[in-house]
Amino acid sequence: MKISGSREGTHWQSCHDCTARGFAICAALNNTELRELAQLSRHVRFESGATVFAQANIATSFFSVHKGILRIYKLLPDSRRQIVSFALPGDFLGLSTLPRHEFSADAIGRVALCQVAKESFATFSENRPRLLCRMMELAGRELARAQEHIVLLGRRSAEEKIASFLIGWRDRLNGIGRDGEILTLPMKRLDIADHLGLTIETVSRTFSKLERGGVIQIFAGGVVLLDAARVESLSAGVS
Amino acid sequence: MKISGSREGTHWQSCHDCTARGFAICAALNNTELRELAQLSRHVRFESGATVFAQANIATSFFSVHKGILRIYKLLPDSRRQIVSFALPGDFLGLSTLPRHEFSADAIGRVALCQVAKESFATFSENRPRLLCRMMELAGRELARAQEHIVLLGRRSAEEKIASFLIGWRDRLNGIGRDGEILTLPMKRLDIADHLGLTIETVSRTFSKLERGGVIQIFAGGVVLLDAARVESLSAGVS
DNA sequence: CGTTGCCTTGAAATGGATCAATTCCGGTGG
DNA sequence: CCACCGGAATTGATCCATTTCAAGGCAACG
Repeated sequence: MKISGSREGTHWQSCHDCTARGFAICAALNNTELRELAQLSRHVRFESGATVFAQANIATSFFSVHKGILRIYKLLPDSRRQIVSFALPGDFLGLSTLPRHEFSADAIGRVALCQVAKESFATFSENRPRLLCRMMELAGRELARAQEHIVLLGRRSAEEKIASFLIGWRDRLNGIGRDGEILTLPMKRLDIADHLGLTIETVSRTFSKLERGGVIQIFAGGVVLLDAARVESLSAGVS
Repeated sequence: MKISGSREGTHWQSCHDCTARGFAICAALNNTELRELAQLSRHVRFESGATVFAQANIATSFFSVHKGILRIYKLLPDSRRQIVSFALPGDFLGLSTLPRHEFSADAIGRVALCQVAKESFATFSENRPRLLCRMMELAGRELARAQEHIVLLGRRSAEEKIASFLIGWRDRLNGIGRDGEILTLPMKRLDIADHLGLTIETVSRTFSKLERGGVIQIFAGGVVLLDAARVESLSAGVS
């Protein structure tokens, strides 16, 4: 397993004006605590395509995504791949306290992460119920997303999968301040396919079909939701 | 929404010799705390098929499964159903702190649950980091299971799905003390189908195929793993 | 013993996968 | 500025695993 991240500095210079502050775990901390945690953490960067950690390896650190996007995935022995989720700024990697990584994570484009040793973090959080509650909150959200994805994979058609994915992606981008109907899709078609349980060809065909229907417009690196309401109805939303 | 559970007594008489003690959240509590929590909780029972709570309703309570099995599921508007998971004794329902239920839960056979009002529980857990950590642990496990299920739904064939399901079910039963290669499957074929993203016919056919292959033996209400190693290899396990 | 609710089995239909070319596009070098 | 190259995306033509449609079968129960 190659770890190709460059480590720079021992801790993040400016947690105060961190762009991911607010959505990350840090939101539960006051300034003093923030400074303390900063002492324990280091800031790491990874180039596009680099593997941050791999499935089944001993997990020694937690990460909080600061900038960029990662794909979180599992491989079957015969190299089939399932992308469990995409991690965005503010997402916490390693909520599960199990000793080994449950999945692999690699960078889509350049990413910047805050890394904290598991042990230090455990001691730090031990007597900070507010932080623990915040973690429960993130875990709960993560779980809700996973369950929603289970429905998508188990019971939705290809078109519904794509539509749901677009809506979900839009909502997540909104959540971190990137509003609007112009969606950047930094991941490749193959990533989308492996996320939705489809093949690259089906993803491509479905995008084309939606574009022909005037519902979306495809451009290099993304999509415009010309008719967001239509996309939502195609997604066969919850309840 | 019908709540057809009969409420009996204000709290569970004997948390000490509770059969689910040990795997439930309670494992993180000492005797004093256990007694305190018992004051806040009530013991409820539901008949087979009863709905404990439904998706999108306001969530006022947490539940810990004491006896029996529940199906945890979501419905799409057109009534397609996806069973997200089956809840066993020791499982905690409502880890997500969101105000509304993310899914519906109903009893498969008779069940007994410990119910605690969300608010009381929040105050109780607020200054008990050990309990919060225990919840994180359960949440982490739940999340890991959900992610494993995502792989199953996204990238496995019908036969692999069934085999994985049987192995997973065996392991979970082992976890609560029901060892051995004789698996009781209290849920119906339709439940299995809706859990694995298949149709009832495919489930039935695949079971039959495995039986013809001498890998399992079907009996009313369950299955015997005649060749567990074979089932494991058919499941195309992780990594 | 007839009914009712599951489960199983068979035959036909199909959505998405697979196989096989193209086309598109950003980068690179002449 | 243009030609060329390689990776990604698209498109078309089959194929096939699973669904869908349609009968039975079987055990529990009145």
